[in-house]
Amino acid sequence: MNIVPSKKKKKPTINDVANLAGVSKKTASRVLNNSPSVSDATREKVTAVMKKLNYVPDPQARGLAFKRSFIVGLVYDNPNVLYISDIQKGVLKACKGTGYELIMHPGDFNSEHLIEEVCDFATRARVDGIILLSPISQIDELAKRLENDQVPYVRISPKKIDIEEKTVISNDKLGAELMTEYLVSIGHRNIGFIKGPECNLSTEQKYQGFCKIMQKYNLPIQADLIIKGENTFESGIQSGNKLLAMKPNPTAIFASNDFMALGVMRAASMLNISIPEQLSIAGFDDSAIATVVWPDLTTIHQSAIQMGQMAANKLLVQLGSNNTNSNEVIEILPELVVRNSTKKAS
Amino acid sequence: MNIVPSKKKKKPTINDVANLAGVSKKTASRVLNNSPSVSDATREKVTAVMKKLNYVPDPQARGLAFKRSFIVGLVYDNPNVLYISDIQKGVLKACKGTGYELIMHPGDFNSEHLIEEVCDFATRARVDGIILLSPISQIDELAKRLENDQVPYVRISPKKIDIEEKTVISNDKLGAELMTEYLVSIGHRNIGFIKGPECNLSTEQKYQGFCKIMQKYNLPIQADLIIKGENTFESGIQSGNKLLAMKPNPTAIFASNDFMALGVMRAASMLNISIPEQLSIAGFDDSAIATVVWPDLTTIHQSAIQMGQMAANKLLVQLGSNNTNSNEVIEILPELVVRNSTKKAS
DNA sequence: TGCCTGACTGACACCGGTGTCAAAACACTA
DNA sequence: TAGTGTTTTGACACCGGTGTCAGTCAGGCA
Repeated sequence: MNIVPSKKKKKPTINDVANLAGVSKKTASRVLNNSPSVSDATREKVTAVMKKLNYVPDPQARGLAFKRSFIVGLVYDNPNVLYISDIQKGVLKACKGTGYELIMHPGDFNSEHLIEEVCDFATRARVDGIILLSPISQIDELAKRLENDQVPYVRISPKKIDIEEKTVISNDKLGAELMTEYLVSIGHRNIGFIKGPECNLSTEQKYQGFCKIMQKYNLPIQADLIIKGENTFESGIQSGNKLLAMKPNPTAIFASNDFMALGVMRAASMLNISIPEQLSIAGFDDSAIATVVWPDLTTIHQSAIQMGQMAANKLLVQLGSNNTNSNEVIEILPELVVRNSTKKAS
Repeated sequence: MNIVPSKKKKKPTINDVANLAGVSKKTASRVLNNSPSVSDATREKVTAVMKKLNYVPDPQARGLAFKRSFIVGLVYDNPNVLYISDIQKGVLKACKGTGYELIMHPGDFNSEHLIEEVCDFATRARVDGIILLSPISQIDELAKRLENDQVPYVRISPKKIDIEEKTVISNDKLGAELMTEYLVSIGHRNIGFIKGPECNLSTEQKYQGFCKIMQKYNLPIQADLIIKGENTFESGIQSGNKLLAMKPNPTAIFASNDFMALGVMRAASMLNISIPEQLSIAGFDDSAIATVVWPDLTTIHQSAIQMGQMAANKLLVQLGSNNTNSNEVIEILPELVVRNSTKKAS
């Protein structure tokens, strides 16, 4: 006798199911896909066998036949790790239960081959569609290429809204308005503002929101109180130093993101300026670091999680997924979060 | 005449390549896979056609035929976002150029179906192997199941090293030794230590490292100066308050991670204890937040990026990928990073 | 010249599912 | 009972690649 035990138990295929249930492969497939044209008796029989064999269809084979991969890609190159992971969380939330998985695909914003590279990734049939994060989402040429190659995509925070169904933006203008309104309401008149990098819708919007409220209260917008930053901690320090060297000192500084706000804080503490007694500091984003410093940061809460979720939902719609996810996000509204880095102007 | 223009240009298949090159499908496939048994003339011809058609093989079809998906999964449930994204970066770095992609798969550590769920994910042939992050990596039963189901996997920071090729751990003990040695060397004798949560190899190792150095210098390890934390900012505040209520005050506090260290900082600043003048604070991990607070945090740099990279490399080896990535990580050594939250004991 | 060898090549089945379309089974009418 | 329409089913090709194995062809040797 020749005993060759096969340790490795093979995964059951749809053929196994069909044979054991005494139906054809195709009928088994029908049951798998909830086709209505299967008699209840057959459906039950097949379902029972599937359960018994612990059958799970092979996604590769399905994908090949369906010409779908049931995978979405997240393309990013953003130094802000917290932002990415929040977006990621939102996307995963939206994907949950839809059978879609998420592939992370970092890209190099400064590479001249970026467009090629991303298109390659997207058309290799590896993913059914992609979500582009800022700043990559701002490359209009890339969007055009994707449009041309008929790759489903959604852009988060592009320069401008092009196609509604393929865009998710946050209401940054409103956020900036909320913050400015608040700062003014507690008595600040001399407010420094740190912008983000240029060529960025978000940057522009925040600035506009700021200006709008200043004008509303007939407050002057002094050119030298508007500093251009780079959204980084370091640029926050630099901008802070510039602003704090001015006479008269601004009583409040509103930075376009939390990292820069923390930079200002650092600059202030090195100049022995106490916060919030002598200077109020406000950020934007309410990232995880906002509560980890002391004093903790007054900021605008922008749910990146919701943005990711919304983007994924929009993408799934394009993919024709019967998205039964009820927790759909309709609009993302900024919220003012007052903490201890701001105080009434004395 | 009946003109029905087909706008959608189909992606070229291997058949197209073969036809245009005047060879068989199989030969084209051979060229694709760098099979040695193809004559140079043929190879050139086919390669030229591929380039001309801008042909890219369909990963689904390849996967189906190869019984491989060329995707690895990262399974995690860790509140520490910075850690995850560093690991992720490392994994992606290792995958780069190997043709492998990364799927993110969050799991619920507290779910009773976790094991089933993860096994399902792994065996659905969706991924070729998975990398488990702490705390999920610490579930030995899960590892046993994966072993049984013959799913390639690597665990990062499990409770103990089981199978060398499937484990990546950081040298936490050495890290704690470095930090303790440093604190002692600048004159601290009365050092508070905040442990991480129990049932964690890492927690235990750090504690051992701390004790080893204290004993080396014949310093007493006072039980009430050892506090158990939860690795969160909040637990850092609580632990800090406990330690700072003691008489005599410790002159230095060494927290097992940066979040807790920041918590201590916060506790100290609420008690008007100045840092580092009256109290030195040290963390562990050198996460991105360490440099964003003031004073910035003295900590131990543990490259999570390297850990991710190492884990991915080990996984790729299991998958038999001829990993030509030369930037292989051999060992991950902790580094002491001295910043401004610590100072000579007065 | 004839045979043997080794380097290349291609026909065909297969991976595990799905689409198409015709056939079978059933129900209902005339 | 035959005829018609509707539901349910299965045979077969196909998705886009790869493995197997036999066949072709040129060069070396007797």
